[in-house]
Amino acid sequence: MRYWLMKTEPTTFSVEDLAAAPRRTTGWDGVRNYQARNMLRDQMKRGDEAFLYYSSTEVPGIVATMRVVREGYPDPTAFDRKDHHYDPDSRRDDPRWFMIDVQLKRRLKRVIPLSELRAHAGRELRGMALLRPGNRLSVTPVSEQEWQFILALE
DNA sequence: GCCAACGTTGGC
DNA sequence: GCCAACGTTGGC
Repeated sequence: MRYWLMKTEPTTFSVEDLAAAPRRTTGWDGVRNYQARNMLRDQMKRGDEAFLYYSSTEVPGIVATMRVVREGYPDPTAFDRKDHHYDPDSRRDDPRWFMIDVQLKRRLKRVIPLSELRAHAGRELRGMALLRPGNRLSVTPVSEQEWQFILALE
């Protein structure tokens, strides 16, 4: 079993939206980056857990944990001409973009801010993908040690 | 709103 | 295959 971190902008999709969704589950569609695509398609497995992370907000940070409930499958928004994430180069018989389904496990008792994660970048969270300079990936791996350490901060 | 860090695109 | 231009991300 592996651990991940998935970014969302709360104005686009929030933990409240996820909590209100049927079975507290949502399809994580719209990812249009090859590195992230590869993780969604090939590496994220049923039962893996993921942090829900808020970006582009007053206090960026981790707000919840989620569980992977469906493994990679073609992202239909890429086929939809009217969708913001439409990609004419992705075809149904040769899909380019993939998505997974995630279920809310639980909200954290408090937001763990990015600034607090950074404060541990020199030791426990050294090498954490999220903290690497210039990181922009919307999906990043989290090691088991990082996962446990961050939950202990809670 | 600024801007650094990337990824992508396309001319050559 | 190189690289400049451009678009996007996301912290601050």
